[in-house]
Amino acid sequence: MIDKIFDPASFEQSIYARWEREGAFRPSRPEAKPFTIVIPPPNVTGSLHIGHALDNTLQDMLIRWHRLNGRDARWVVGTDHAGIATQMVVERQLAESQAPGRTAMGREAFVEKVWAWKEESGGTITRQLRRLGASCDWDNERFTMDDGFNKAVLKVFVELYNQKLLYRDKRLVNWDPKFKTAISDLEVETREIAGSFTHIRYPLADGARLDNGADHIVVATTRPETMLGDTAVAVGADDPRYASVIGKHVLLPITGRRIPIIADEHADPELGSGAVKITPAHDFNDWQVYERNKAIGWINILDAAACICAANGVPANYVGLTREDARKKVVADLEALDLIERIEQKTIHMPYGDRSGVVIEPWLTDQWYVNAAELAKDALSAVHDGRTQFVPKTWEKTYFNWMENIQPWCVSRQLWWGHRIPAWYGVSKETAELIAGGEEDSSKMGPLFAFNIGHCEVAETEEEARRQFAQRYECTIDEVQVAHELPEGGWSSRDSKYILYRDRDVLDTWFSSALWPFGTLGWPEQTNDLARHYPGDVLVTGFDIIFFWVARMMMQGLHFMDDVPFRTVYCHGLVRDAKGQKMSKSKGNTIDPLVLIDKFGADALRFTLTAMETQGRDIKLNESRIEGYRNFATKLWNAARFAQSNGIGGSTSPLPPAASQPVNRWIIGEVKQAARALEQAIADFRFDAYADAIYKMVWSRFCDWYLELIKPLLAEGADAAVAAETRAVAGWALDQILVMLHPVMPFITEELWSKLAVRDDLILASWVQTDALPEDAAASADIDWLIGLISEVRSARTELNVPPSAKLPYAVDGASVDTLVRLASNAAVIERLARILPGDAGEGGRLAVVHAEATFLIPVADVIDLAAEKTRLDKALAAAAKERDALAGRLGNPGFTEKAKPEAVEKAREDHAARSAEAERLQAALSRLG
RNA sequence: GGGCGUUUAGCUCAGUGGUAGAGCAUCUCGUUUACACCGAGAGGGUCGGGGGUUCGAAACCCUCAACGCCCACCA
Repeated sequence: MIDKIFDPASFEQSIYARWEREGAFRPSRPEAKPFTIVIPPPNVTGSLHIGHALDNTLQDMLIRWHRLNGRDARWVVGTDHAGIATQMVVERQLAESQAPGRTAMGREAFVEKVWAWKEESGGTITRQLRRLGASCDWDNERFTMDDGFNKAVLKVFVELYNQKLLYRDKRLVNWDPKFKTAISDLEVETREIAGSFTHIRYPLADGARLDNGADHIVVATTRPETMLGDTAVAVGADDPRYASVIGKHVLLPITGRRIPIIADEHADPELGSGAVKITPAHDFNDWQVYERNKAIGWINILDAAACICAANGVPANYVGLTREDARKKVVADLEALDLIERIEQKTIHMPYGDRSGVVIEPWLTDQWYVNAAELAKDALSAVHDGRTQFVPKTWEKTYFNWMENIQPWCVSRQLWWGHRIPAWYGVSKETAELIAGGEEDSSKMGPLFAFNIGHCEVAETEEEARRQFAQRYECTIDEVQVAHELPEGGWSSRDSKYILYRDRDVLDTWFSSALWPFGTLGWPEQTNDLARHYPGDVLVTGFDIIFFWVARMMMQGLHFMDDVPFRTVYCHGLVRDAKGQKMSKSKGNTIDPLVLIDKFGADALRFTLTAMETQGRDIKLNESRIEGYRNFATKLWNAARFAQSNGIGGSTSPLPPAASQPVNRWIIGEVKQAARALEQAIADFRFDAYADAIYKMVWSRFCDWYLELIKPLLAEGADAAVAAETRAVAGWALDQILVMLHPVMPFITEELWSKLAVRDDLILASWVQTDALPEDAAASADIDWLIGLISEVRSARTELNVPPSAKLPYAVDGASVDTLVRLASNAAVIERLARILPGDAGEGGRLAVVHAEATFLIPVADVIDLAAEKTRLDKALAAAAKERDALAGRLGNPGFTEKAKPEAVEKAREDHAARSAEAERLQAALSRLG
């Protein structure tokens, strides 16, 4: 029996456990067409936030729908190691517990610590996904740092390297001084801040003067401290103000260095003074200037923490200052020298690390880069020619725009948690000793191999790296050893000749995430899973990671699998709070999906997110909406209880029972129409339309009308054959509803399904046999008429304040034979729902209800307010007349009758006739009132 | 600076050429045996402004405005 009270918490978790135990998430369907989704892997140590809830609800809905439709549906699941985020968390924990920090404990111990944390907290988010009802293929759960993934990552790295699509380069990177690692362009966010713009006078050297007599050049900067690293001043080649000093020098204040005045296109005569200071090592533009004018050289004045380091011309009392302190000191010193022209306050743009929140420093380092522009070519054409489609399509523009301007992708990170880069640098034994002794100046490390700069061997294994090195430098493998640190007491003369050091860096997390669609399926092994489930059908994700993830999966998938990773990319919006604010921990406006699940049930949350997912819009989530859909679930629950208490159980066939009664034939047609609408919604990825259609089917059709209309048929004394037919059809229709609702509300539907009959789980049942369902236009017309009549009578009664309980007689005027038949055959229902029954309507004050061609006259002498009835009829008449006249106007317009579609003209004629007749009958009723 | 999106009932949103819709909220009535997490009914919108195309525009085009997002090295 179905419990009297609907309490989702009482069955959700046990149903989920049953599904999982029985292997329902991945039934064996070797003959069926696969349907594949790979989950966007959540951070392994993270917990479920509302964005996950949305993303995974949509995926689960698609998976469940296709599973019901017989597909070999597979939702590939796993978690991401989330390099920088996870390392950050563990470092913070160490700090909080007063434990030795990362550097103090050393790389190996620290990485062990992170693995321990992963083991400890790694199950949280997958448990939470289960609470949501996500029907993932848990038996094949993956992790972006498991052994298989590691193999895939190494292979990809080595192959790209051998194909010259991945290389090491010295150039400016976005350097995060807090985490002391390089980050990619995408991890930098530009913020507008209140800053100052300092105009500095650089004195001309050797007594030179500008044409206007000035003995200095004014340059402006938002970062005065970088002047310590200036190596030139650039001016426009054709700028008359400076033509005479090009090739001469300025004396760089504070440092005492002489730096040249050069002509370069970067200087824009229209801007500021037209002269610009050049700091190649700390500014992306200035590095370009250096590339064009190598003679100026570059000077690095910052260390990894963005503090001033010893460098040519940097006074000793600057060394060790933070960049902020150095800025103050530079300005103060320049003031003292009277070299500040002015300081302007203005809004400036500054780059910040999206994780660290500190100002990003352009810094000159050696890093690994992927030639993204090359890989982007196919990834662009695959979307252009439709092999992969974005939904909504508007995101394709975003994708194109980024891909067409893509920059080299910096993939190395100076972190410890991640896939270590498979590159080994060879040095001589002597150099190795120097390195071990702390030497950092590569120029002292021997001519052949300079640490971290010279040639390296890229290979999947250490052995292979040794072999490659030995071959290249014509020595034996034994002469090449791999070292992690200097052996106790140094190397003896009998040891190897060369030492290989593995690159200390790890790969960007997104480098491995990019392999997710094929790495999870066993690649580089050519597994059956890979053949069967690549490419996937749909990727469901937030638009905010199109660049980070989608684009990179496209590139790697096409390059290594020679096919797109998925056919469709569905991009949903952000979930915001009820006021439309972005949720964030600092604002304190986050909504915990687990709290909502506890309060309203997972189904209600899922239905809400589905219903609110309209394409191309963010979701403003309001708790009242969830409550409303919890009420919807309650409504269904009670309807099922009513069914059960009336002997209605599960159906025995996916095809509907034979039905003679119009109401039964009608509901079968309604099921068909609802199923059609749902199928269309899935085809269009219109999640809101899906929710809307099933909501209406359940509440507005099945509960509001069907159940009410069949009550008389099931009542005591009713025809037994009709009652039996009705029970069968009702049971069938309820089953179809459970099937149709299951993708969105899996728990309540499964619970009711099993309580209505003993049978296999709903999760593996079959979708509605839409095409085989009959539609009966006559039955639909009958029921539409009936519903219309009841509604009209109810409306009139309420407007005139007729007590709802009063049963009143009616007389009918102008009714056709068909109508008289309908009245007779639906007498019981009309009496019950409209609370009127045939009788003598007398001659006195009568309420007139116009419906179709008939006017129903209901005596309400005791209660009727004649003035109110007149008002009501006047209003109805005005509405009918207005429409009648509008239609007449249209029909009288030759432009319409000649140019509009014939169906539209025909419909206008029909409507005009109907409205005219209605108006006449209303007029007659008014006259009758006197 | 470039690009994209949004603007429809009090709120949240559907509606892409043919008589303005839903849910929630509001108001009225209701102990008719599934459900008050309910039932019945009602009120509420010159579809952001202006112009154009069309027989007909919330929808298509132009323009303006407001709000939001993304990208971008103006020192």
